[in-house]
Amino acid sequence: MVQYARAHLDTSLAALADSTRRGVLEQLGREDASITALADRFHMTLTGMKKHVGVLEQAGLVVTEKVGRVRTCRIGARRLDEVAAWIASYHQLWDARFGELDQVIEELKQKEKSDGHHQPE
Amino acid sequence: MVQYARAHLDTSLAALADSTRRGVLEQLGREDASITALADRFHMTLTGMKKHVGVLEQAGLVVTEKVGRVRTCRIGARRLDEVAAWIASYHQLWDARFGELDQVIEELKQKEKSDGHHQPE
DNA sequence: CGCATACTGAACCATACGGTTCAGTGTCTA
DNA sequence: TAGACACTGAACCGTATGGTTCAGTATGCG
Repeated sequence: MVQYARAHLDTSLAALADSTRRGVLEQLGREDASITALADRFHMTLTGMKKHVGVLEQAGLVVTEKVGRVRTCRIGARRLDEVAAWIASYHQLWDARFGELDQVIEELKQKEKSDGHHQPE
Repeated sequence: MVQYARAHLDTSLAALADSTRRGVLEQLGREDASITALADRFHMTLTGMKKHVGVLEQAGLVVTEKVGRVRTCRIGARRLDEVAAWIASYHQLWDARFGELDQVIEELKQKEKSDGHHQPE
């Protein structure tokens, strides 16, 4: 198998690939909230929001605790370090391949300028 | 609408939330490749790989060019700056809420140590 | 007790996803 | 020109996703 079996990344990224869920994270960043509160805020049924919270919890991005009849959600223990690390490594790779190209383009621009040609867009 | 309609983020993250696709990106980071080459490398049909490449291309993470009968794929113009920025802002938010908690935990550890209790884990 | 609140779970629905097969189309190359 | 090669597109398949409704269960409160 070539594909690096990083299930973590899969679940984290999948959890983030939904604007409602990202919204929930931002919201919980401001203050803890019950499922009901979140459902209200995002104009959704309780059940629907519960699923989203479930996905986020599965990904470790949210933790919940039920006391009495209300389940309180808060930002979870899992930081996005892994994701950030992947992005960073990708960035590095990108630069490695295109840093050179950027340089070439920069040189071309300079040349065009000094040749008196107008710069294309 | 409360949910921040950042379609970019949605498509970028969704494109990344698949290990095959991340593998393709890493591969293309090393060298450009044809669809066939990628399909071989990831043990998949041409058609299957073409779909993945399509998703990556849609997200701007890959660009392709067909010359003759072979379509060559290369790392695309879109850097993951947006994604990185979101992650960073989330990180910041996380720290804001939990930096304090970290401090409390650290203090507790210190206290336990000085109390002569053995440190849990 | 009796009612409202807050969640839970099952079932359902439409659509998307990851993958396949199969039947093309277009391009090399001998 | 014939055949191999590289891709393309449509159709299909099983499963997942994002959402709903509806029918519970458990808790709080007057």
